[in-house]
Amino acid sequence: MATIYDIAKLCKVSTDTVSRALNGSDHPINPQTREKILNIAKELNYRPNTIARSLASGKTRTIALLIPTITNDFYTQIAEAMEDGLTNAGYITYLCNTRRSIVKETEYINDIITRRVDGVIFSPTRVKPEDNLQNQKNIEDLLKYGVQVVAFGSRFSDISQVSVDTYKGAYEAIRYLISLGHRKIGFLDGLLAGTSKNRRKGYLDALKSEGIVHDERFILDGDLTLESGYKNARRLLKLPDAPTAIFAVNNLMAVGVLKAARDLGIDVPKRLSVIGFDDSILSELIEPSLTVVKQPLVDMGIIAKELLLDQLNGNHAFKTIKLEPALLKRNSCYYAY
Amino acid sequence: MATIYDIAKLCKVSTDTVSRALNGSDHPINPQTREKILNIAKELNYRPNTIARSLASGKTRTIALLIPTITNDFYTQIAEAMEDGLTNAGYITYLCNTRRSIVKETEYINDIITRRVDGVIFSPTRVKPEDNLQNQKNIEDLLKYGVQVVAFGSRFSDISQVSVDTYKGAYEAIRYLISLGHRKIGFLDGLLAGTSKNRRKGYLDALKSEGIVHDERFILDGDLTLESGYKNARRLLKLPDAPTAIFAVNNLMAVGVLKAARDLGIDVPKRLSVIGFDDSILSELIEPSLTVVKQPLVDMGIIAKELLLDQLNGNHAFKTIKLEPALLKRNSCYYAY
DNA sequence: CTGAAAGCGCTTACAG
DNA sequence: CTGAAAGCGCTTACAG
Repeated sequence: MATIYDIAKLCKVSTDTVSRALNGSDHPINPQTREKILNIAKELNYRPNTIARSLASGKTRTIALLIPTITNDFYTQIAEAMEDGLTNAGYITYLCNTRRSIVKETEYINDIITRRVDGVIFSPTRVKPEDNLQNQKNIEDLLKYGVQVVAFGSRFSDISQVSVDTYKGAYEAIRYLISLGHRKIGFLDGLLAGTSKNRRKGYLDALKSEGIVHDERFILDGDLTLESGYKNARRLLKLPDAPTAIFAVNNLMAVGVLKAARDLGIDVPKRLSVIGFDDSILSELIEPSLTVVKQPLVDMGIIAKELLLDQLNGNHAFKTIKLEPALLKRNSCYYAY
Repeated sequence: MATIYDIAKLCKVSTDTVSRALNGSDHPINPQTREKILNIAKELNYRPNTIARSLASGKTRTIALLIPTITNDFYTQIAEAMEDGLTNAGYITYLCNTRRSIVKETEYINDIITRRVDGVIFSPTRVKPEDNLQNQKNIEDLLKYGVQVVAFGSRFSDISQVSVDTYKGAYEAIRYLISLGHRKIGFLDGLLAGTSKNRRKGYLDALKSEGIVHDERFILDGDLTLESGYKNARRLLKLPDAPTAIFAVNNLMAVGVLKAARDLGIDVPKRLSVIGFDDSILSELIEPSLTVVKQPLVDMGIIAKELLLDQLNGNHAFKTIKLEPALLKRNSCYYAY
């Protein structure tokens, strides 16, 4: 493969000049020399060697996208928004799919450092509460080696992050149900450290704001799968004084609720109102279509990218940006009977 | 950051020895020397510089995954299966999301060469028929610069590829409908160059195999969106002698058919049978659940990865592997009335 | 088992 | 506007 040495020889200039003509440096160059270099480069089918460039410059123009899964709309929508902007800014995206394994996350972190990635957008993998500690360690590791970091979805110290006010999302959803006359409202939680706690608090505070005493039996922990939504909904619906509305902290569990109601012959929304968290094509097309709390995923992606680019350009002030979710009303809610 | 020079100095050995102790080379080393080096490395918090290593060795241990979108189960399932295996083999994945833009695809190809990526798994972006030419050019470009390539979903010359027998998938689906008594079967095509042609041929051949003369009015072109499935289904269902079954070449268009039937008050499956192509959680949970032709996505990913790894290890024989789809029967098909 | 030396292909102050 | 020189942090035959 042709190198700048080959070009230099043919043009009878130094490699320094070739380098400067080719890499868009702002160093002044004689227009004729430049043109000659460019022509020869084209003739030789020259392609710069990014590896060599990175070693010499200390920058790889690579950012890592560390996410728990890629088979979930939530992350791919954020990822797509980011990847697009990053590509336009001349960065490439190194995909790190942890598959919700804290071990894989840690391996990736090591790899990111080793490969001298410039920055990382970090969505922590958290299955068990103690994973949080490792997440924190991983971030510190990155920081120690000078890797720029932006996180989302969670709160860490000393780094920029973008998150959504999930407390508010849950609060508004429950207030909406109450406004329809519901007072017995089930809550399907997800065992997630962090964000899920906020949703739960939003739920409790909304009830309190209307003077409703919450019923512990109405709060059930699940694991975010459709099956767990199904199972827990069945449990709630079989109570003698069953809830007339159910709020699930994610998308799939809400679909599980719909399925459980269908199997038990309970009409949604006439006899049971349901609200989920996070939108998807499934929520839109299922019968009845689901009312959901929608997070601004594309905005999250774009903002995370902006924050990172900002840091990469030398602006190292930490910023924490919180976005608002929106209640998307469809056909799964109705007045309490 | 610590380098092998720092370690060499502290251990009083050459950098050569340090390098060999650290990078798992099979060069024999005195165990005590090795241990000392390893200890000092740990003490200094040494992390190898992959960039330098790549430049010296000529290998980046990076593979590019070039796909048309990441917001589609079809690709993310393949991608996840691959990424996993590649990570285990010590490669990282450089995500190239073309967003169905042939221009972006071409830019990525250039970037892949420039970054000295070892290999690429290539799913061509094809919106217009003429994109095919550029796909071919892009592959040739990669090959010229010694990048290993494996493609899927399509047929190219001179490279390994894994694909699914979509002809057979369509053929079997139509035969199944015929076995239920259907003779007027609509076909919603997708304007895709390549694979879609096979599905159409499978459709036509299946009809012919039973001596059914196909009706041109029953074949409609769409663009793979739910909306186009909806629109085209409405057109078919409003014909005086409307089809009693519809086959759509993808997932979303089949859902569009369901929606159209619902709006027109046509019962599925009693009055209309529907089959889609490619499975998804939506197909499974929509009412009625959709019978589909399912492609073995995980297998595709794993095999593509295997083929590439094989090439990367020096085995350059081209292989073309064709997998079988399966008809997944659910509740959207019934006897013709 | 160890080391000296050359090399991978660029960039970048510095001097002119 | 151009060039000489050092450097980025490793690897790898080769010789000993």
